[in-house]
Amino acid sequence: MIDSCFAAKLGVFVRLSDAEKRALARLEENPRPFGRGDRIRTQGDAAEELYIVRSGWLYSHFGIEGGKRQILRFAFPGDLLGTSSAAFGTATDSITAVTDGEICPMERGALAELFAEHGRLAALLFAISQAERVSLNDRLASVGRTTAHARVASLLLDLLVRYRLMNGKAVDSIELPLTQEEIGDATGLTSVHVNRMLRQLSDEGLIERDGSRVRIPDSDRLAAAAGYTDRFAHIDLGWLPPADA
Amino acid sequence: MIDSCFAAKLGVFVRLSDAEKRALARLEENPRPFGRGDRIRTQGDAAEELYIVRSGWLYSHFGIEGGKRQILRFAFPGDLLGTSSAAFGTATDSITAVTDGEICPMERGALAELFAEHGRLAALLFAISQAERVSLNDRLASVGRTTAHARVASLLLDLLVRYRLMNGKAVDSIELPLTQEEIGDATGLTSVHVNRMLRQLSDEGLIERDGSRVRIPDSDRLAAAAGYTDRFAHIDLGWLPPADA
DNA sequence: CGGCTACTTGACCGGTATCAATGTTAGTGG
DNA sequence: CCACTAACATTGATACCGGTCAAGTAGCCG
Repeated sequence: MIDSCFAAKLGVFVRLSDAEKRALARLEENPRPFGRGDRIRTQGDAAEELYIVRSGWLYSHFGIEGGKRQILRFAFPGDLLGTSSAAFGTATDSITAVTDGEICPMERGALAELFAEHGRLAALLFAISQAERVSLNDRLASVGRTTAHARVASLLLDLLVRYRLMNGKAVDSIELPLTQEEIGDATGLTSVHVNRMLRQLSDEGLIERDGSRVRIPDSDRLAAAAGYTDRFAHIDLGWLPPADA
Repeated sequence: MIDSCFAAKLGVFVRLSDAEKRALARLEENPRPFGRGDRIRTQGDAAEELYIVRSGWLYSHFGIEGGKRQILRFAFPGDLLGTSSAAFGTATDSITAVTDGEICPMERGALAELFAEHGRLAALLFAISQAERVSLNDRLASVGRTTAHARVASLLLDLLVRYRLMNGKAVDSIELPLTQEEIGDATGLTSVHVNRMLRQLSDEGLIERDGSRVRIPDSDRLAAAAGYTDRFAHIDLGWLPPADA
């Protein structure tokens, strides 16, 4: 049996039963490779499937009139992607690959089975989606009410924190295969101004850049500058129902 | 049996079984009145409960350093509120009442029971939370990448659309018991600039104001000006598992 | 009537977008 | 190894949107 990336991620939060692991593994039976820059799906397409990221790095985004676009969320291995398909038959967002990697498409029906048979996993998925909503709330506040300086700092920290979740707390640097324009699309800034902010953060010693690698020597100091809160550090799932046999 | 507001809202999307209706009604056994301006809970409080709105109008918000704050979401009757408690034991956001009304607090354990016993409702709640996430995505793009003019227009339309969802398609005006400062906190603008934008929308004939009542004579034209998409019009839940006995 | 709160309007300023030019790097083919 | 190209990053000059400050107005309620 291929071991499941999704199970690995969920396993960070709860101890999974064998039945649950089997059910999750079934969702990853059809891995599909993708390459840097590939478009997995496009906003407006009929889209009746969700994806589990097995390896690589992607983002979801959508365009708005005037050629501008907003990057909504970056997705790492173990993340569930394209969840808007749970409510819509048409893709509300596009998905693009930042690096090479592999995803597993899953029909919505498979999700239905999971919800019907595994109450605890259903509750867990609901809880995780709430945590992600809180994180999205933070970004809304960041984009709406803080300076460009804090927004860029916030994005870098968020990426580092989420990267650490799956790769160990000790990591203090991260490979950023993003163009400054993409960072701008995520923060609501122009690439030009992103460049100035990166330069400023670097001058202040809050980050160190080496090519596309960014090191954050003191994440607490950067968090203070960004007004950033690490939500994933305080997750509390004590209320979940018991696992089924 | 008191009829359930929550069931009424969910009933818009699916035909509920009797067992499902009973389960939902149990969540609303402890109604509690609130008055305009009341603080239901405050960011940082221990918060192990969620709320169903029975009547009235509230919003969730949180403060950020510098005395500013961001309004995240307005809640109407039938809405589930405080869902961040599904992932955190501490409130990530505050909840404040805009009008008088009634809410029903529910322990997280009650949610666990619901997820364990009613797979279809679990899937439905998941789907609705995804629809709300998409709506939040739209706001992120609106705040990040559009002008003040479009942001205010967008907020007004969103309120109208959601009000229509429960009160009939024909409605073309809405009572807005919000201060301009609150509108600013929702859109990421100052009250002063909100005032300018309302004035401009009014001059352009896109809205008509009469005291705190706002009429939208041509919602399509306003939607075009705002770059607004009505997500709730396209919900597709064909994949849900069957209702249990 | 006085005092509060919210709304309204104007003048000014600063942060960010926009436009434009140049530098840098990776890739390609000779 | 070099010439050439195409992205992308960097930096500067200027314009404009929206914030800030300030003053005045309109309701509302004691």
